[in-house]
Amino acid sequence: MPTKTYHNLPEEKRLKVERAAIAEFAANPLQSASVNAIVSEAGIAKGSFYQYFENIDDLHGHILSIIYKKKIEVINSLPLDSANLDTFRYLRRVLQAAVEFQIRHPDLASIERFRRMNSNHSSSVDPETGERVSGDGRFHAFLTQGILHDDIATWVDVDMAAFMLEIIEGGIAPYLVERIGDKAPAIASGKLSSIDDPTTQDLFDNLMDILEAGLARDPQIRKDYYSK
Amino acid sequence: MPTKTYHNLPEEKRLKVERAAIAEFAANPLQSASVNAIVSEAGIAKGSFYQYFENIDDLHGHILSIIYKKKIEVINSLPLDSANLDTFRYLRRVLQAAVEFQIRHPDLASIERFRRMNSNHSSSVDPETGERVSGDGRFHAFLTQGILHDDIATWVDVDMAAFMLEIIEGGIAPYLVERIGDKAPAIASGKLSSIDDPTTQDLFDNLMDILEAGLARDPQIRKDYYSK
DNA sequence: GGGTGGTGTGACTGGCCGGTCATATTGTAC
DNA sequence: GTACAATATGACCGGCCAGTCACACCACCC
Repeated sequence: MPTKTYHNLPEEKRLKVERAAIAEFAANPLQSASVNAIVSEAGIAKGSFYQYFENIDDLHGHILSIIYKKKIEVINSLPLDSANLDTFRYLRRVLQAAVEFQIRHPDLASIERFRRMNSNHSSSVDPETGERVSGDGRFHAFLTQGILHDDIATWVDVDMAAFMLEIIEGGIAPYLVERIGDKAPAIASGKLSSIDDPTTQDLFDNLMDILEAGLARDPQIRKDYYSK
Repeated sequence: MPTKTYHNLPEEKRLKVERAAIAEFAANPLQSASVNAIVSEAGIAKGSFYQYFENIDDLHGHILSIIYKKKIEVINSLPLDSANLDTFRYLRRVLQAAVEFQIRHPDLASIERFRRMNSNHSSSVDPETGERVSGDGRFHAFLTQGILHDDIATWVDVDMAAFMLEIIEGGIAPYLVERIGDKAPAIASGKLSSIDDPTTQDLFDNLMDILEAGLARDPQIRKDYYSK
């Protein structure tokens, strides 16, 4: 955790430090990130750095907490068309948020990617329930609920599917952004939301159709496609 | 490329160097791998290292070529039940190979994972055809063939699906191995093939059912499940 | 004025790094 | 044996690193 001294700093100075740290962590994994590079980029003395943070891991953790907040912001910025999303609308929303985050904060997304690859535990077993849970458990809960609501096929191995969704969520955002191509800057600048762009939504439709057909108990996907 | 001197070395010595290099590259990404660590682990002098390799990237490239060969070995070790695999049997085989490789050569798999994450281009556009191709193009070709054979739905966005399969192939192996659990050592030691283990095959069935239902033109998946 | 506590500073230390090179050793051909 | 090439060696160099610390600065209070 950053020191009290750091929290007392004028916001402008804190932002300079954080911008420099984000640039460094986006370009190098924590393992090979350099304190010297950060302090010189931020324009502060090395001694000051160690008055603000215990070490570089401390700063890294602080940046991760910023990423977490920004993610919530992005999720909340997406329009919510209904209070109770059905199962696959919820999944779409989660993936949409990942893409929107990638566009609006590519550097933060890059830091997250470095972190994911360094944490090599693919899943863990809950010591209380003895249940196996992949990652943070979001998709696990999503799938369990989906089965309860008769939206997801009961034969689906929940934990494996959760893991699959997790790696898709983590990996597909940069690809989709590349596909979106020249629209990305407009979305990044806030002039456009990926929600309102038909090209982007076509890609999402296709991805969701594949996932929904794969997971749904009674897939209705594209059945009209061949009858055209 | 390693020097002539290196190729002239007695095999035993070369193996010592390669073992040390593999251990180092499996534990650290190329960026933060250490020549000193490798030479001390291999028991050779630093000067010798630079008689064998131009630098650490040179050695890394050499190890990658070894990985490539071992992968082919693993693929060829899988039983081939038919000369012409149908579309989804082929996909199953590819994923099976990834898992078998992860079990038999976890260190090599880890090196590959580091490499994948460092090469950050998610896809590229072929300058001749103008066609977009994900990764090495294997899955792209697979899906195109699948559509021609009426096995895969024509509405599937081939390139996006190829990218999705690629990240699944790259990410799911460690997870499946963890699920297989205590069977892995027996498979690693060659006493058992993952093909012959029912637990492993159940997991594969489930994964393949999800993928097949998601991609197939006329999914027959588990339709008997609910009629039981 | 003087005292005190919070903050800023950058030269310095010790360590690890990649890479070099003069020298030593070994192998081979005669 | 001699001569010559191939190979092995580790001390050494300059560079970058994380982390420290003695000192300087500044604001506030008495």
